[in-house]
Order: sequence, then structure tokens, then C-alpha cells
Amino acid sequence: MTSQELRRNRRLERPRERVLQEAWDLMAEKGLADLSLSELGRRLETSAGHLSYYFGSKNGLLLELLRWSEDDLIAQLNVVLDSDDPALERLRGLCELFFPRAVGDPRWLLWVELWPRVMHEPALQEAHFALDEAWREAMVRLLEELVGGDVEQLSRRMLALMDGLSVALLTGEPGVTQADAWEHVQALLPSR
Amino acid sequence: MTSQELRRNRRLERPRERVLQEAWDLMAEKGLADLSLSELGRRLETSAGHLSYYFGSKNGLLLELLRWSEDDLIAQLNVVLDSDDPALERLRGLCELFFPRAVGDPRWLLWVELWPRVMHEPALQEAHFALDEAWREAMVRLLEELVGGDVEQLSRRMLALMDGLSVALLTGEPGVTQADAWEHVQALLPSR
DNA sequence: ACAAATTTTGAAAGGCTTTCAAACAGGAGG
DNA sequence: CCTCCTGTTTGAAAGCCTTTCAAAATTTGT
Repeated sequence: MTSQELRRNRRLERPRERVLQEAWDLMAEKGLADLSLSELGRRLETSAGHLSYYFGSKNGLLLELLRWSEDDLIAQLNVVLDSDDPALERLRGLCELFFPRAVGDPRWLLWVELWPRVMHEPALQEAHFALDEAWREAMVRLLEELVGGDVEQLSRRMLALMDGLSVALLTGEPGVTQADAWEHVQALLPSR
Repeated sequence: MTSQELRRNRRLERPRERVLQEAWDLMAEKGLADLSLSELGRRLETSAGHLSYYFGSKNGLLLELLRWSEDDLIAQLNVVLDSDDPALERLRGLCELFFPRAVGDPRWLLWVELWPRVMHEPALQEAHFALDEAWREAMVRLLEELVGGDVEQLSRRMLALMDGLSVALLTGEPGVTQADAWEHVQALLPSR
């Protein structure tokens, strides 16, 4: 990191936080479709032009938002993984962090909004895979301890299932609750 | 259906088809983000204004597109379900229809684009659930024959898994192929 | 063939993102 | 203390977009 960047970061760290938080709130309120740089600029008493300059583009902001929330979550995840609880309990902790907290959870709105753009934007693709990897590694680590053996395929399967369940929870599909989701996850573990 | 609607439909059935097909192609080419009524109007040598009028809104078009492709698919699905193949083979047929055919498959772009809007637009929500139901019923029917017993939870689990796998296939996540996906699906069947 | 109803057009309104030149800081070196 | 110099912020412009609407064109029922 050059001294330039250091200087810049020092100055912008706080406002940056403010922007991300406000964007987050806006998204939780009105859904992602209504998150516009203009509206955000209005609320933060700055200009849309500046936000576009600062994040490079609207997609840039979305990506930063995702990283911002995901970094936070991964930190919490590591606390869970390093705890002394039995492995199954730690898996439950992972699930609680992973699944949407409520219908319309902003974090999952971001993920879902990302998916259809991943194929056409290399920058998104890279970020997407990196974030995915973090969860996959955690899952592999946990499953190795929990069931042993070659856990590669099982963890992919598990995460795919969890993605699908998350969409159901995000959209409020009737007949799927967080508790159900946890049951489904357990059903994938080798019996006994 | 009133005589008014009949009349209207007779006249519009063909052009309508043309619009949907062109929108489909456009989406396959450039991704959903670049599907605009303007661009579509340009290609079809009509006006964006008219498209907006005819489909009610851009979301209206998206919804019609999804129905259009899904109706087609459900018809094919019924052929598979009514065939004389063994149940496992029919399940494989269902999977082949369900999973994205390639990275960026337009049908799945639509689904994914729908998800983050479902919570905020009742019309979308209704359509979404209805389409979902069709697949769920098929899955229940098949699983009852294949494994018997209470198949409710299992079919939900299966479809959630398949949603997640589809996202991986859609985005081209490395390490997941259609063949892998089919393996994962089979792994959810009660062993033996 | 006429009248009524529907479809299509083209332009206007209002929003959005992105770009850009110009105004504005804030720190380094004199 | 003043002056550059670099990086930030602004505000307006350009170029898209969707939606609306009145007017024109077309089709249908009689």
C-alpha cells in the first residue's frame, strides 16, 4: 500500500462507513431495486456524481457493500469455528450466520442480485468466487471433523442446498422456516 | 374469457410470440441487465412506448417471459412424467429440464432476477409461487413412487438443493457440472 | 360502409448513471 | 506565512432508460 493510499484511506474510512451503512439501511427499507446513487446522495447530502466517482460505478458500490457485510460475517464465523462446542453445534452456528435473518435480508438481496451479473462482469465473478470459497473452506473444515473422509463433494452439496434454502427464506416461501432449514442441513449428514 | 379478450388475443398472438422470442434472444446474448424496452423496440421496429403499454411495464414483460418459457417446459415435463421409463429415469429427465442448459441460461437469469423482487411486488410473488408449485407437485409425484412414504419434506429439500445447484451452473462456478448436479440429487435419495 | 373500439406511434416528462471541468481543501517545501 | 500540488467534491451535461399520453391508424361489429 502506497503512502498515497494510506493518506486517502485515513481520510475516507469514516465517511465510507457512513455511506455503506446508509446504503444498507436504504436497501433494507425499500429493496435493492430502489437503491440509487441519486437517492443515496440525497440522504447523505452529497452528490450522485461523487458516489459514482468514489466507488467507480454503481456495481462497485454493490460489491463493496457485499464485501463489507461478508467480512463482518466471516469474522463472526471464525469465532464460531474456533469455539469449543461440539462440531455439530458449530455447524449450527455456521448455519445461523449463513441463512437470511428475515424475509428481504439485505445481505441475501445482494447475493441474489449478484448472481445474474457474474457471467458478464469478470470483476464480479472473481469477488463472487472468493467469497464463496471462504464459506466452502469453513464447511470443509467442519465436515472433516464431523464426518471425516473425502468431504469435498459433501460440502459442495451442503452449500448448494443452503443457497437454495436461503432463497426460500429470503423470498418468504411458505412452508420453510429457519428451523426447517436446519433440519434439511442435518439430513445431509451421513446417518448416525 | 370475454369476447373482447378473445378478439384481442387472436390478433396479438403472433406478434406477441415474436416479441417474446426476440427478448429471449437478446437476453441470451447480452444478459438481462441489457434487456431494455428501447433496445427491444429498436430490434422489432416498434416503439418502446408500445411495449410498455402492451405488457403494462417492464416487469410485466419479464413475468410474461418467464411464464412463456416455463409453460413450455412444464409441457415437456409432463411428457417425461407420463413416460414408461423407470421412476429414477424420469427423475433424471426432470433434472435435465430443470437445470440450466449452459452458463447464462436465459430461463435461469429470469428466475434469479425475480427473486430479489418477489418480496416487494405481490404480482411477482403470486406468479413465483405458482410456478414453484408446478415443479413441487411433479417432484412429489415422482418421489412418492420412487421412495414412498411422506415425501413432502424430501421434495422441498430436493428442490432447494436443485435451486442451489442451478445457481452454480448458471454462474459457471468451477467444479460443478450437470453430471455432478445429478450425482448430488441422487445422493438425497434414501440409500438403496 | 360506418361507427366504435383498440392498437400503434412519437414525443414529452422525469429519473437514472456516468463523465468532466472547474472549484475546493490540505499538506510539503520554501 | 505563503505557494504549489495533489487529491476530493461539486454541479451541470450527456445519454440512457421507462412510463404516460394524446393523436393517428387500423380493425371489428353492425
